[in-house]
Amino acid sequence: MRYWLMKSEPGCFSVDDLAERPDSTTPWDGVRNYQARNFMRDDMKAGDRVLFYHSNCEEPGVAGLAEIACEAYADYTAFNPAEKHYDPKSVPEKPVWMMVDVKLVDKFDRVVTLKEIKADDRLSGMELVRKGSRLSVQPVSENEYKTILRMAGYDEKK
DNA sequence: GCCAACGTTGGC
DNA sequence: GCCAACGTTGGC
Repeated sequence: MRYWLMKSEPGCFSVDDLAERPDSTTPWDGVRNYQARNFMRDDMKAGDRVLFYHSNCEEPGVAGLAEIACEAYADYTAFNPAEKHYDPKSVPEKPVWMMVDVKLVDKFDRVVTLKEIKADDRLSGMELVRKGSRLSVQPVSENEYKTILRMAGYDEKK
């Protein structure tokens, strides 16, 4: 099992929005970065755990725990000219952009803030806190994952 | 292949 | 709103 961190702007799609989706699941559409796509396409497996991160907001941080619900498939929003992330390079016969489905496991009782993450020596290796890093889909080590769950006061076995 | 210009990300 | 850092585009 692998561990990931995925960013979303809560003003656009928050952990609460995910909770309200049918089966608490959503297609993770709109990723238009090759490195992020490659992680989704090549490395994500159903059941992998996801730290749901709120970015570009008042209190940036990890807001909940989710999981990968299925392996990558074509991001069909790229085919539609009416979509914000339309990309004529990507066509159904040869899709450029891929996405996975993400399912909420639990919203955390409290957000583990970026500030706390930066202040914690155990998390200094995270891609998230690397200078200049903007990757919206990124791998997380098992230790980092467990540390953040503990900081959230989240008991995985409940 | 180089690189300047541009658009985007995302913390602050 | 600012701006640093990044990825992409396109002229040459």
